[in-house]
Order: sequence, then structure tokens, then C-alpha cells
Amino acid sequence: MKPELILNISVDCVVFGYDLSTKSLNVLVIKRFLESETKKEVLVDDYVLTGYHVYTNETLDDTATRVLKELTGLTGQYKKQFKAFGDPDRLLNPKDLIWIKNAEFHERTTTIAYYFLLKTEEVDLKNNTSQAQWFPVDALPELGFDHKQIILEAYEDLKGKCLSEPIIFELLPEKFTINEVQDLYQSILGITIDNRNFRRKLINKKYIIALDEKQVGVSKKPAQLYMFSKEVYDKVFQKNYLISI
Amino acid sequence: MKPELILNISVDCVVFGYDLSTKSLNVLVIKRFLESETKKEVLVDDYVLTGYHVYTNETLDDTATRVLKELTGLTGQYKKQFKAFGDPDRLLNPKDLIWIKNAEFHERTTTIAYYFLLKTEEVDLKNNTSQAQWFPVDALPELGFDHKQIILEAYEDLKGKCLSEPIIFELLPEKFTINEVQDLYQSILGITIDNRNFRRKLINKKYIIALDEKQVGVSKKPAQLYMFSKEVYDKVFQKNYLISI
DNA sequence: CTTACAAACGTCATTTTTACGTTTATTTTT
DNA sequence: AAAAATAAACGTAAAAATGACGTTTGTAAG
Repeated sequence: MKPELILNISVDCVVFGYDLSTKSLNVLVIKRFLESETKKEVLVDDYVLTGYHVYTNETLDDTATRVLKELTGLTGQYKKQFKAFGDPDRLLNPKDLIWIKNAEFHERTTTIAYYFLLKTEEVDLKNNTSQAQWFPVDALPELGFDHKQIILEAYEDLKGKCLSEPIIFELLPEKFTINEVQDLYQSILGITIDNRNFRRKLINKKYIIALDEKQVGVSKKPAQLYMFSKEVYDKVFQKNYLISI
Repeated sequence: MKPELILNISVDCVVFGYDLSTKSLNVLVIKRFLESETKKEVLVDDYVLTGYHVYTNETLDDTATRVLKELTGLTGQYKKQFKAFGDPDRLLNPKDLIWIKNAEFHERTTTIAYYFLLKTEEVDLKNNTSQAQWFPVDALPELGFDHKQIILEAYEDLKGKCLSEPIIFELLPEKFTINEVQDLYQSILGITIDNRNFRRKLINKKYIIALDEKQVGVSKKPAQLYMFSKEVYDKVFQKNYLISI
């Protein structure tokens, strides 16, 4: 029962961040840049996801959590393992081979891909060593390895999941307005929703709790604030599809 | 960038088979049995999923396809990669350590788990070398490694997916009756559905095509046969949730 | 106090769902 | 050939949810 092939395993993280003010769903990626020795030629100039090898006594989830912490300083964010990518040639593009110098350890790496949901504003990019940068999910830069595919598959998974589970609230602040939820659905799904109908539907959910609070610091009529109650959601197993298309 | 840890990768397959006559959703597992040298003691006596290491020039999907073919002789069945299992201690139960004799190669194996959907009757267990056996998903035997957990997570994924995609038809013959579809939903989801309402709902789907055929060889009023048209389903993007709870 | 504007409310027609009871077609039994 | 048995198939009315709209309201800023 000797294994046919010994492989590496890594975890790659697609970090989705929602920017409430620009209503944009973003992905956090880091810069790859490499010049030739003479500096006459740019060999690699693109972006990649953050990822790392799995440590000895670490679960895959632990690795993902660690990678996110090192990148953003955050812990406890919503996390989902959504797919493993293991094609034998997935790291064998010319640019990627240049980038990976000690290629003997990298003949083949399978990566377990996770995505995280958080708010763009939670991440402080200032004191970040690895040149991390947000890009809107619909305007991604050039990406190394198979990372564009990984991001797109994560995005598809997210789209499906936000129709069947209340994960949308992971991308919003604790207190939010109805219109903010609508904007987020529209950003993620790329659709437009009738505000009056959406409003009625959402307010009727038992797990959407109206607070005794309104927006402050807005220059128009301040909107009512609401929160999502996971406790109620889990209990009153109401029809759980938040919206249907 | 030397990897911290070199790991094995395998693919494990949860084979779901639906038995139309007993209305039972089953899982195909294989027997593990080991006695002590004196034969006075049974060391291992349980079941496991089929799986195998990934070959050099094989994608993960290829490995899964190969494993299914070796087990059942079948190809082209519905297949889904649903999760990777990689906890460091997932193979370290006493029984599993006994079973794996050359443990130096197995200190840690991450498995990419797939599930397949097919009909129990398609599989001929007679000329099977590896003592494969079907068990109802709600009456699983004792299982080695973390394979019970893998099966249960596959089942959860299947439950969710059959509400949002027409994968249910992968478990049925090409020509089926309305009541057979209902029975299958009931088996998978563990619910009861009103036959008249279900019937109406299903018949109204454009992708459910009534055939010019009825059941033969039944001892009661023979039922109308239908088929599922993937082509129509993909085109007329009707509201795609087959049933809602 | 007027204006601008997003927030919030309201309604009606249509569709979908739910919760039931009855009829029909076929095989088997008498 | 008629009767019995049984699963298949049909029907319907009330309730709930959805879709497509137009109007009012509350607040900050001018």
C-alpha cells in the first residue's frame, strides 16, 4: 500500500470583503513582482491569493485560520472550505515556474481552497508587509497560478450559498439598514431587486430584528437599523431561502 | 519556500445508490477484516469507503473516476467533489493503525472526498473481489477511519443540493413515474410530501416530459412515465428549486 | 420655512402553496 | 363477465407569497 505519489498540500484563501460605501464586493490578493538579474526585464508582475503549507499538527481549518490571521490580523471570521484544486499541471505556467525557484518541492501541490467573508474596512492594509490589495470581484487583475479560477469558483459557491443560508450578514456590520442588505444582494448576484418588495420580505423574517436605533451622521432621512439574530434563525426554522429568483 | 510538511493525498468515494424497489438510499462500502496471528482475536471487523492514492498524471477527478470504475465497472456517473478531510489524527484510531501496517507512509493523509450518484441495480456485486456491500444511509455499519463522518457530510451535501439542482434524476432510471420521484425525495430528505401537490408541481415543470408510455408488468393501474430533459432545464431557466420546504 | 431626497408605506392583481376528497384505470379475484 | 381491490390521477377553494407599481414621510441642509 505504498502511495503512488507523495504530494504537497497547501491551503489558499479567497478573502471576500464587502465595502459598504462603494457597494463593492472585493477580493484581497497580494502582489508578485520579479525582475531579471539585469533588471532589464520584468519576469513576473501580477497577483496571487494568500496561502501556505499545512503545519504538522494543524487541521486544514487551522491552516486557513492562520493564513487569514497573518494576512489581516483577524480571527473568527466566517470561513468555508469550498474546493480542492489538484490538477497535475496547475502550477506549471512559465511565470509560476520562474517564481518558484526550488521547484523540486513543488512538482505537484494540491491546494485546499477556503473563502472568508468580512468587511473591507476591518482590514488595515497600512502595516501590511505583503503588499495586499483589494480588487472588485468583477474587475480582478492578472493572477498567477490557477488563482483566478479559484476566485471565480469561490464566487460561484458564494452566490449559491447566499440564496440558501444567511451568510450575507457576515459581510455587513452588526447593525444595518434594509437598503444595505438589498445593495449587497445586488452586488453579489448582479441583479436588481424591487426595493418595496424586498423590504416587505425581509422585515417579515422573524430573525430580522428592528432596533431602537437609527442611522446617525447621514445627510438625509436616517434609516431604521436592524440586526440579524442567528439564534432566532436556528430556532424558528422559517422558510430559509431569504430571497428567491 | 520549502514545505513544512509532506503529505499524502488520496481520494475517497461515497457511492450513493438508490434502490427503487425498496425505496432506500444506500451507500456502497467494502469489508475490512483482520485476525490476530493465533486467530484467537478479531482485530478489525468493519467497513470502509473505497479510495486510492492519486496517480502522477491524474487529476483529482480522474482518481475518483478510476476508483469508481474499479469498484463498480461504471463510468460516466454523476460525481461531485464535496470536501477535503485532513485532520492530523484522522487515521490514528487503534484499529486503523493495526490495519495500516506500513504506517511510515501514512502518518498523515489528506483525502479529497467525492460522492457518486447511481442506481443500486447498476452495480453487480457478484464478481466483486473487494467484498463490497450496500447499506442504507440511515443504517450504516461500523466504519473505519473517519469514514462515517465523510459519509454523513456527503449526505448533508446531497440533501442541500437536491433542493437546488436536478440531481435527483441521477438516482432514477431514465423513465420514471411521478410517484417514484416523490418517494426518492422523501427517502433523501426524510420528509413526507403531499402527493397531489407534488404531482402538480412536478408536471408543470417544462423539463419534465410526459412520454407516450406507461409502466408495464405492474399488477395495478400502470402509471404514466416521464423523463427529465437536461436540455430544457438548462435553457428555460425556470425557477429552479424543484421543491421548497 | 422650503427644498431635496432617501426612507418607508400601501395596494391590487397574479401566482403559488396548502390542505383536503373524489374519480379513474387497470389487474386480480370471484 | 362482473366485482373487488388498489394505485394513479384529477379537482378545488382558501391562504399566502410575489410582482409591479405610485405615494407619503421624516430629516438635514440650504
